Amino acid sequence: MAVTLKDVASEAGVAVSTASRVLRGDPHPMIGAGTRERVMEAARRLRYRHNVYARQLALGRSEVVGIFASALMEGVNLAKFQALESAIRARGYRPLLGHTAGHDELQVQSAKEFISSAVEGVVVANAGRGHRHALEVLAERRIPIVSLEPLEGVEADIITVDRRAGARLAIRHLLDLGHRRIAMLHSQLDRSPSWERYEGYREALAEYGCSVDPSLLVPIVGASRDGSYALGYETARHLLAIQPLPTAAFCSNDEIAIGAMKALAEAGLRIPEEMALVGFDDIKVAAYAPVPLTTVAQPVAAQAEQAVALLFEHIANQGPERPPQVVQIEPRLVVRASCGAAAAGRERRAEA
Amino acid sequence: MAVTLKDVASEAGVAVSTASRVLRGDPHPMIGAGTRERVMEAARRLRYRHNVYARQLALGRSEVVGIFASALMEGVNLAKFQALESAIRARGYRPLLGHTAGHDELQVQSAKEFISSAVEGVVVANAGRGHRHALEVLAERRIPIVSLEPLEGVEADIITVDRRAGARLAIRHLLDLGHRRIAMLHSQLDRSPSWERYEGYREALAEYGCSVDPSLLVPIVGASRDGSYALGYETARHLLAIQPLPTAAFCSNDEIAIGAMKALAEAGLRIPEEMALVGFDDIKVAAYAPVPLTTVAQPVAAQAEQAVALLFEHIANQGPERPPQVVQIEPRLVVRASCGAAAAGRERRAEA
DNA sequence: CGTAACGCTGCAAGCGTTTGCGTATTCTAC
DNA sequence: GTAGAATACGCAAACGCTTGCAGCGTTACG
Repeated sequence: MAVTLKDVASEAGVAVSTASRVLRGDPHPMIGAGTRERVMEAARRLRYRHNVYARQLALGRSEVVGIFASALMEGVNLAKFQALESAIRARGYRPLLGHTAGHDELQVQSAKEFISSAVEGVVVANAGRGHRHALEVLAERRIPIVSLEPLEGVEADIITVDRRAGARLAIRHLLDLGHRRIAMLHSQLDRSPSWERYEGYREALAEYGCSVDPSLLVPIVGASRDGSYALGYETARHLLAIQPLPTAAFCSNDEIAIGAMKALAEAGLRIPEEMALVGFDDIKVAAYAPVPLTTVAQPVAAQAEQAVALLFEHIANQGPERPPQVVQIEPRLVVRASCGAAAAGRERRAEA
Repeated sequence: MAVTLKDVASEAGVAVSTASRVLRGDPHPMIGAGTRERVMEAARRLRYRHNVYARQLALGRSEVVGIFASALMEGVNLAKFQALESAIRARGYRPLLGHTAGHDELQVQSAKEFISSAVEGVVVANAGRGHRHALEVLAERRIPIVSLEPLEGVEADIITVDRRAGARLAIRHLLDLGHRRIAMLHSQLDRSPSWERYEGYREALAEYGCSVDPSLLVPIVGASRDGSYALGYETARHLLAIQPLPTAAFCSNDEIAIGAMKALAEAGLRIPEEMALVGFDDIKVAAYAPVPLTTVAQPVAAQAEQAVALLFEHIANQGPERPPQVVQIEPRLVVRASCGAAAAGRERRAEA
């Protein structure tokens, strides 16, 4: 059995309670400097580490917040997780990862684990399809939730990037370059992130007096675990089948775009001359794609920081119960070569 | 305060102990079917979830194993983590991630958290530079450790891919294609994984009657968080400075290779005609690189499964203390286009 | 009818911490 | 020399759960 407070106390010749107070750094009960030193020394010698379980039990607070993630492998999700992780640690709490790796049936399971671990709050890094039920389980327990993704039917603060604005940036960029037949590779439009991108797409077109041509909407079918390159590759087939061929395509994320890039290259199309491509997310590899990818960057760090800050407000104010907030963070366009705008030289950045 | 066992018990009209036994599924003390049903029903109605903290305290076992990872963002590490995660869950334990995201100073911190959480074992997904001290902290407590990476000076089971064999596969492949001036982009050779790759490189050359030309060894300098594409890009400069130019380069991982690819392309070199490239790891994006990358694939799932199996042997057999085992898993070569071998058609695979 | 055996359930201790409160000691001031 | 205040520390309850053991009611058998 590991070394306990009792061991430290008897080693130092004091009572358990005194040892606890010293080690916790509790200044109030005026412990003598000598005693303090003896306890510290004993703890050091015995290599004492407190036991989280006993601590939580006594404290009534777990100092844990859950991070809900359905697919760390995809796109920027891992970056989001990392940012959340350090924001949480920065506040002295411990993050608890609930990762379902694409297995939707694990989501409720994961929520239950959060409850068993008495998380004081949950932040959703990315939601996945079956999130609704899982998050309800948490909401029922009045566990504060904040999300980095739009969530339907769940009471939670939402801190997302403004996907509409992002899509507008991307599409305007293409329109400015003269493109008019712009395809959109999209996942289910009934899910909010896709829908928002679609709205931005429509709005930007409208600004230029164009309307959406339904034949240019290419659904991404199927779902892949660990990365969607293959999905983009497959979907590009349908893109290529459109007659007459669009001159540009807006992809729902970078992995799709890079997957599509391969299919287009195999079909002999030159990028950007014969087909321009825009992605979404700005994942690390985007700059190293076959043709460096122009894409909409998510300000992941800012997003995570704001989300965690909001969550801790909730955790602190047990009382007031203010209505859920929605914050939209402005994304920016990162211009690389895949649209033909900045064919040479360093990347250019267009602010939102 | 959340609903406790006591609540369930009084709701069902039984004692706490009875409720506990029913909920735990303890068959021994022959609880009547009626009682059992009443307790279950009460628990369901109250949405009871046990409290892990109280449970661990009473049980004396945490049913948690730690996963030590220094850089999830890099290469196959995330895939390893995922594989470990599900192998651990499959055994009814909970994984606890200790992630240091490249901040070496967090590693000891992370080890201490493992101890506070009373992990019953630790598996090292990837080690990072300062691992030694951190792992000693665990070893001191006799916490069983298994590692997916070679570890120096720490008592642990090691389940790695055979990097020497992998390097031999890669270099032989290049030699077979006629290359003789083969550069190697390597990180510090004093670290075991790099060294093993170097050994394989040397051995394969020797098999063909060649010896290592030191001018072809290109060190990768600097360390980047989140992905090493940029590192590969920078390092390729030094590769290009070698006179006469090598005809092929063996990169220590896929991200380096893909980063280098960009630099080579910018320098106007054609791949594979003017410079062949081989990577290591077979990350998802390797197939979608500018030139699909020939690389040595790590059998991540098998590795994780074996590691976890071994760890649980340790956890079960508290007694015998058998000497640390070392298992080397054979990697395989995935041939794509970057060496010119399979310029067209589907990927070919060469078994080890 | 007595008693043993068995089936079912509750009592209570204990896991490692925290913390309110009580107590013993010392000091100050008169 | 003593009241009173500080000062320094220990006692013990509580957190939610598990589990060995005791207790009770019932049945079966001698």
